[in-house]
Amino acid sequence: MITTSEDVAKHAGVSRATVSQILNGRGQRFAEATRDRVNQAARELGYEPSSAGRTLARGSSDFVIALIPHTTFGPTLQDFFSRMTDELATHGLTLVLRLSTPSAASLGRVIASMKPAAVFSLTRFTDEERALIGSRGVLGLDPDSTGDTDYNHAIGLLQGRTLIAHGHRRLAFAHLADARQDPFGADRELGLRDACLEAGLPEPESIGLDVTPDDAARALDELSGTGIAVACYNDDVATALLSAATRRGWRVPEDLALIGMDHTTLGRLTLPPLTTLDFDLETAAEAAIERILTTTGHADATQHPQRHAALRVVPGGSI
Amino acid sequence: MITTSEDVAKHAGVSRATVSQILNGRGQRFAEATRDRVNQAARELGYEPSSAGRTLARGSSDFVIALIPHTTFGPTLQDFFSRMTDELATHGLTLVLRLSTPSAASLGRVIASMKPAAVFSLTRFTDEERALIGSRGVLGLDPDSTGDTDYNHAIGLLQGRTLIAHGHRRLAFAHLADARQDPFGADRELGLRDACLEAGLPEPESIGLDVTPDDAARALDELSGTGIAVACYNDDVATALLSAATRRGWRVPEDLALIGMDHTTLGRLTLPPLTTLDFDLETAAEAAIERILTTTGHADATQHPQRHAALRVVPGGSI
DNA sequence: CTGAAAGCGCTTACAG
DNA sequence: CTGAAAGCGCTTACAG
Repeated sequence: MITTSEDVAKHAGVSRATVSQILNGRGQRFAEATRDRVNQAARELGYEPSSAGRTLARGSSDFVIALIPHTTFGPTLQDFFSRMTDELATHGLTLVLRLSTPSAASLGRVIASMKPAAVFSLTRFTDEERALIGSRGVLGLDPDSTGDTDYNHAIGLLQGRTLIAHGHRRLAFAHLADARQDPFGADRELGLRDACLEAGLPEPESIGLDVTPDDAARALDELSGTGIAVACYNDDVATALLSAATRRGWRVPEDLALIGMDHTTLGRLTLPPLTTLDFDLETAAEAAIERILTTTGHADATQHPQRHAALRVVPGGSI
Repeated sequence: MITTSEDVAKHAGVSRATVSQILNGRGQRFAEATRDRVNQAARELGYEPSSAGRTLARGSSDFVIALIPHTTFGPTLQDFFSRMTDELATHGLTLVLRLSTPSAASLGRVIASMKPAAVFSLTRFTDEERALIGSRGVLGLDPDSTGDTDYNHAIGLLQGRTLIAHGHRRLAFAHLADARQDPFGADRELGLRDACLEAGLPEPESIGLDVTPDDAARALDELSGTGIAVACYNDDVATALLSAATRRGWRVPEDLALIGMDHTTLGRLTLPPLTTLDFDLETAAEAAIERILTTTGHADATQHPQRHAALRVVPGGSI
């Protein structure tokens, strides 16, 4: 019922060793006729190598684990990972997603049992995670280890620079109050802080809120009055603040300026529409995929030039 | 560096066979002292069995693959799968997430190589997927196969009944125009249709839209005038329609009634706030987890009574 | 250019 | 009550 390399070998009239070599791209030294027969046989029989067998023999599997942050997994991230799944698959790597849990213990178990080729994360590993990954001798890829652009810092920076370019002088960062939902908040606030620094402005204020009318109103009270420009964790946060501000008669952007992040569809529905940032996911995914392929030895480092993920300001009426 | 069952065996002064039996819960027949020594040794050495070795020996792995629909993966679904991950882990099963792709081919490859204990999906398998899963002899769990409540039908039904109970007589269903984002739409519309049927009302109208101001406005034009009550695919759709209606001076709910789904935080921010449905995820997750455990033989069928997932109407001002 | 053999880490009859 | 042995499906030196 299930086709093994043995079946393929018989069908092609060669040994399992030969089948293995050829199917894994190490078949240059074989006669072309042999290669054809083997490939042919594999195709005819619908052969799919057993991951378990291969993992046991090789010591590590073809799985790549992507840790997904406990944040809204919208179309943007979906597309990112869809793309990554497909692209890695063409190189024989299987991407599986794992929700990142507060405790790293379960990650440890998964790594030990799967022996993945790599563990990838869009966000920085926690110290615990890093230790775990290292101790198992697994390749860990996070923004730090890959030397990739730190997108989150760049996001805060761009939000800040954009606000400042529009003449704003008193800035604030608005987090999501629920820390689990705010995985990128700290880095983004640092970016905003640096924008203030380079412009000689005072440090930004910092608030946190739940995306509810009441809590957004409460958060507004935490600001030191009107005339502040707020860089928001995402468009939802910006929408909540916009709604609360409107409700109390503050004009946006005169009394409160807001810049969001994510360029969500709902952010287009507010009045005024949000000014926000758009993340060029395509480029970011490209870079991440290439990192994985080269570090796992599945592609040449020089094959594709390294590109930079582009952040773009989406004009609106809120700053 | 990596601890094997051999290491544990030596450490405990027994054979690998014994270690295997005891660590897999088939150790009743061993002397208590032996069991203790083995468990102790495993703990001391931080032993994590190799999934590959076990899979090879057993023929199937401890992985459970959850197919995640190409839809917004918000906090609701996140919590659902987090819970499932943890719960299955305590029974030795490892949940991995796969984005469901349009083509089932990649699923086929993953199944063949991982030999999962089960493939789980919140949405009905496509025929292609079902065939694939069956041909590999893998356990497939979707709403059909488990005989679980068809949540989506129930959602449309409840939306319809709620609207009708409020005196609405002309109903419509609003899909997301992008079919990939609308995986549950068809079933929900059927539920709405049945609500109309049982009340002796004409069939609901059907529209589809993107969540943008312009497209929502266009969608309103598709309705046969004012005085219609729309059951929306989700709160985002309802928000878009609400925004477009307000813009053109329609009163909600007098000229256009709207009921959403998901009870999102942003849906609380509209004026009027949306009437919507809340899904008792806890119960649903419970049921799904139990299904997986019993069908894979990891728990007794009678251990927990089967509960029903509860849908709840969240009052608002939009119907 | 190709194959026989050993081994990866586990489990499962089977024998004692 | 416990262990020796075979086998799961693959890959990798090594020999020819």
